Amino acid sequence: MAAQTPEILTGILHKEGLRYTAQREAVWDEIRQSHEHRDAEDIYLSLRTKGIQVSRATIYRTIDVLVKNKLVRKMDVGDGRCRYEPRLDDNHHDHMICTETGDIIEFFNEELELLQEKIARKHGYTVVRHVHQLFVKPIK
Amino acid sequence: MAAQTPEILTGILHKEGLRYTAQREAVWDEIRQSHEHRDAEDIYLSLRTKGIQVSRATIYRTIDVLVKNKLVRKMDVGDGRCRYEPRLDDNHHDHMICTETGDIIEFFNEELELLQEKIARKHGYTVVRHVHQLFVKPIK
DNA sequence: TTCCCCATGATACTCATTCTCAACTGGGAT
DNA sequence: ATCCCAGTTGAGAATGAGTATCATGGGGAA
Repeated sequence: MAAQTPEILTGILHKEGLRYTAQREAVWDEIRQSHEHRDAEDIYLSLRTKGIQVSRATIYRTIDVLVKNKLVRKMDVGDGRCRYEPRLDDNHHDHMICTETGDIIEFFNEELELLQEKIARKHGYTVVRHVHQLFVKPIK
Repeated sequence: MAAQTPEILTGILHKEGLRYTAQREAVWDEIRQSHEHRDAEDIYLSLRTKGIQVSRATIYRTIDVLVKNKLVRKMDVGDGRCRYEPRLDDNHHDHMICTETGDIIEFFNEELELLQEKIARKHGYTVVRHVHQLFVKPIK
């Protein structure tokens, strides 16, 4: 799997008619190597700490391309900063956010997915994408 | 029902130790009389068109109180502006947003609600609140 | 009616994200 | 390998929703 990842990015850039650059590679590598849900600033600082200089503008621009091509998932938690996570294996899931610790737990439920589509169809629509976040607290 | 609404606001303001003012009344009336999902600027302009002068700051401040007391529901669609809707009858529902027209359709599904709680419990949590938005497109 | 303190409005500010534009560079053509 | 130029980058300005500040204004208890 480590062997094929570079081609994933080059393939997408080619498909989009974009150039392969060190910055785009660096941003994708940075996001890919972490499974956390980080915001743009976290990614910027992490790269900078490693001695890799990529501007904030480029990080945002690159993320847009990655999100559009489903290499990265963007989530808006509602606190003013979007979080990003790699989406290589493409196992869809939603998020549970602990209101006490801020922890983000991933979950997936097939029944839930089917139910959403069923509801949309009842209104004459089909689901393109969805946002589903459960703000939860631990059971004592 | 029209007769009891004024007392709802005064009761809440009293409970919160806040004063009853013409501006707070105007903001609540403005939100209450519409069933649309409007942003703060819409509300501000609508009031102004009617010749009622309330500052943006006061609108935001008043909405905070109304949201806290469940008279108004706040929803973040992810486009940078929050939308507000009255919540008088308190019938909980989620939203379906048409990606082609921007229309917002409300829906409620008991099964969905139960399923969410079931999922949270499986992870040792209980749901405090949730955000659930279906971005949909019409079936041709 | 007085007076104190809360509420308001105008405006400055915040902060994530986007835009601008001059300088730089990937990569096809020669 | 070298040229060349359209696409790309970086630094900083701009944007825009929402918040903070603070002098002025007005509820409402006594």
